[in-house]
Amino acid sequence: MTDRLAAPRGTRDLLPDEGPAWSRLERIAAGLSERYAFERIDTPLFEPVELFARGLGESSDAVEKEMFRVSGARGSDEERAEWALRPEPTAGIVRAYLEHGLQVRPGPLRLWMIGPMFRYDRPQAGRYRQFSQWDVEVIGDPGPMVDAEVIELAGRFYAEVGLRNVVAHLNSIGDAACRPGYRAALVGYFGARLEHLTDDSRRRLAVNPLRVLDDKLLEPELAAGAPRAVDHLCDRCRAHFRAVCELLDRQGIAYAIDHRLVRGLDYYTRTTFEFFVAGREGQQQALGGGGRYDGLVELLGGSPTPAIGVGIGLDRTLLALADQGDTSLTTRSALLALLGREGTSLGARLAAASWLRDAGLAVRADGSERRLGRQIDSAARIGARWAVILPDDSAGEVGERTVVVLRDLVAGEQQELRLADVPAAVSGTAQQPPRAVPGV
RNA sequence: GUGGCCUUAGCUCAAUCGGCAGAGCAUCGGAUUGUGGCUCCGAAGGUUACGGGUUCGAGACCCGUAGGCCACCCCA
Repeated sequence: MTDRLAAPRGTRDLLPDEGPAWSRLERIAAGLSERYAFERIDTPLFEPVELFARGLGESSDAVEKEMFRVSGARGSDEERAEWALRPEPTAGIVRAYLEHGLQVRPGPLRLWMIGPMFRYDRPQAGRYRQFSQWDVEVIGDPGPMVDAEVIELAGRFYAEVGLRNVVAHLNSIGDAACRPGYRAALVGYFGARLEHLTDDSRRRLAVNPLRVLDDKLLEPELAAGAPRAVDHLCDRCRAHFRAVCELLDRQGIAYAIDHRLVRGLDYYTRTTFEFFVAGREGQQQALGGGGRYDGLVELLGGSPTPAIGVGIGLDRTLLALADQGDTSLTTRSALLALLGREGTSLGARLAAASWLRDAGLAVRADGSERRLGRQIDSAARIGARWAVILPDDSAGEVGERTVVVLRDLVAGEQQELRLADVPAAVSGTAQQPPRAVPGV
């Protein structure tokens, strides 16, 4: 319990009991990424501060107060280097896109990534300084279909992991042509009602008026009367937004237009969206979100290139699943314990285990000299579904034809058969449910 | 950055008025010349978060720090 050797504040250890759920989540994300024809990319966990400052915007919370800075070795030229752990994936991906000339690849580039993000926040339920995100980005596709496609992809992920009550919020915040007019309308509206705004919002009104709508302390009637982004869209943005909505309708994907959804990062244009889970008691209900960022590539030094992306918070997905009592994510493949008698050499045990593993089984071999009863006891308690009991060495060299005892640790029945017949005998069986351990 | 609650064994918690730091669960071993999770016996496990103060004596009272949980802002 000493605090000297504890995980840093806001970080967590993923303990063995949580491993299967995380693996399953990552497998689903990777599988969907491939089915939607995304290609994997991985970028560094830290980048120059300037990349995030320019990309996300100086006035974004992520840059203004949540940047997790890192430096080089003491005494090195880089000691004071301006690096930061990535708070989000998009800026780094766009940087890599430009650095490696990926724009010459044919067609819109479809990329996916999974990994940790870092924000220097005060931790609380569902919010950590290091959290994990699955992210997809499409660079170079201006059309509305891809907007609908990534929203569908995120929705399909939640469905596939078994999460219910997920709702999508949708908005369009315009582009370089119509945003200035909308900003002016907001400045006019809120500027005439300054006495109703928080200090924070007054500051935002000067720097980034859209984010006044983000203010959770904004009086509801004031928010309801505020100019709506969709009423200020230029013709092209309005047509794009309408097309996205129609495509979602046609796919039967439910969403709610949310006029206050402007997102916390400055690079978004046109389509923005977030996913929430209903019924969660705590306040951290945002499961994921994203939007179109048609100006970011140019902002970071490339030629004008439309793009869109979505980030899915895996920690919060798991929390939401736990909230709804879901345990299906924790199932494991059936474990087989390989046991020996007193006269069974370690060599025979290892050889048999190796043979069974080659056959695709998950095998835990017992190398102890304990009594057989104790080995069975132990195998059952670590959750093994099956036990294979080897004969002692007087039966000769262990091989496929060696006759072993296969014991079903759930049913308590056993049979004798050749080692070669074990894989077929246990195929298709489920792992036994883990024994409830109080307090773990 | 702000606020509330909290911190005793791996986990959940006791410890009367300030008087020998304990239990249950979990772990390991034994009872068991060889087939079970039960039972019984035993072992191991502690800087009572850390630092200071009051006191003959502090897990308990006081001060400070750190950490945890939750909430605000914002977000995943």
